Amino acid sequence: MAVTGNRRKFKREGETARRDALIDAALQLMAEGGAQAATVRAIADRAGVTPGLIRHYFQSKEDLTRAAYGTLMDRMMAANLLVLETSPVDPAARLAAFVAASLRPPVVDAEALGLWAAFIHKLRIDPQIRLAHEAAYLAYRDRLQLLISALPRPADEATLRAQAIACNAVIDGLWLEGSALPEAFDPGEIPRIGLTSVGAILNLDLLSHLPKALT
Amino acid sequence: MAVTGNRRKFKREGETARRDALIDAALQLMAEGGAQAATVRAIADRAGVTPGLIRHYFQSKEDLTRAAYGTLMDRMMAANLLVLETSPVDPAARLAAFVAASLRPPVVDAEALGLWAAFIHKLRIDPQIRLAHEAAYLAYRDRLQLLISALPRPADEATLRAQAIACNAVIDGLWLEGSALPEAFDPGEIPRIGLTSVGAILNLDLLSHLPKALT
DNA sequence: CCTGCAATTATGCAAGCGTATAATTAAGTC
DNA sequence: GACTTAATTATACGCTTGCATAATTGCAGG
Repeated sequence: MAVTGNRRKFKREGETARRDALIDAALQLMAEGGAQAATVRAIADRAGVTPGLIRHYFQSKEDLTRAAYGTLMDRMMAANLLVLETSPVDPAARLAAFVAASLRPPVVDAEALGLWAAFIHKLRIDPQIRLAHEAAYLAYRDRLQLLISALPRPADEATLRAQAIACNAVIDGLWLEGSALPEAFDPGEIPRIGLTSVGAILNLDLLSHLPKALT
Repeated sequence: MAVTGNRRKFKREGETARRDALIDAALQLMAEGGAQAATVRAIADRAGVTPGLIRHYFQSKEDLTRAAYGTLMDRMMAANLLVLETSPVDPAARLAAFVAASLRPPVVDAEALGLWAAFIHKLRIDPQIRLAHEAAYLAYRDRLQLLISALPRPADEATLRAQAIACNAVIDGLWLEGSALPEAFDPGEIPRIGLTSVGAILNLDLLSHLPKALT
């Protein structure tokens, strides 16, 4: 008969749903405002839940952070695979599609950059996160190297490695600058320069394979 | 006659000395542990001073942060200029020296990357910091473009711009990866790939101008 | 020497942080 | 429909944060 009405109503969701929601919320907040913005209370709030629940699904906030990074890497990897599945069979066109996809939204995006930056210094501290990062970076580069090695021409292993590193660097650099200062570039300029540069490094024409029209 | 001995001894320093010390401390801490590590107390501690003094020289912590970013940009700019002053006159060799210097420590360095990442998300929030960043980025790129335009060959403005952006991207990308995952590369590999790639983009040989020996 | 002023320290406060723990309640089972 | 159990909320604690303010003290000029 006491006044019990103050307690907030809730619905029971499955464990995976709640974990995903919490991870999503954490990633969003980190993307928007850096690691410092992803407080336990803010995360819970965005996930539509009270702070205590975080500790029910994760041992600590650090644990949630690690899980979030793993999820992020998985998503990026899956997105890359998806691009390859829906891309042409001609090796050069395939490579062009891959490069172009990496230099457009939602990959090139201020929040994506923010998210990446938020994790950077955890790399140096948390061995688990560092391992995940290393694996994801090498996976991307290896995929790039595979695309390069599929081109119709002779190439030894050492050259392939160097070219993959170089192409990856161009892509990363353009991604960085395009995400940090979008208005410093004309529309379509970033992918165009990316294809030109990768083409120059590999000594072939990629621009003609540009998937979609640009200004 | 009261017990007055508890109060800490101190020396009076000039305003600029104290401001510099505080800025240095803030930059160091941000480089090591991200923005969250640069607390008022930690900064004061590293600068050998008590927290209250920060508020004596800066209106707020945010104010100190802005000053720190400005100082950082100034230093990077000065370092670039220094490289150019002590570099050869032959245009290609000059460009090679500039590129190589950007791909070696202390530029390529985990803490430098950490520092950069710590500021990234402030770019989106603080217009003052964003402006400083934009100016520094464009200054670096313009310097690069100037070096490129000095090469003995014809080139129109549009091509120059695109090539400067592309070269800058390679450098940035290699800087990023070399700083984040130093052990993923052989010693000397990063500058070598950088020179090769920039050379490929500009269609000239830069490797032969490599300033110092590498394995 | 001493006097005044600014540089520096010391102290305290309100808010926010992560976390631990206890109280509730939604939802499946018999 | 009572019973049980796990999911969820509520509350509280100790610590840290940025900031304001008051108390000291080094140091230069008379």
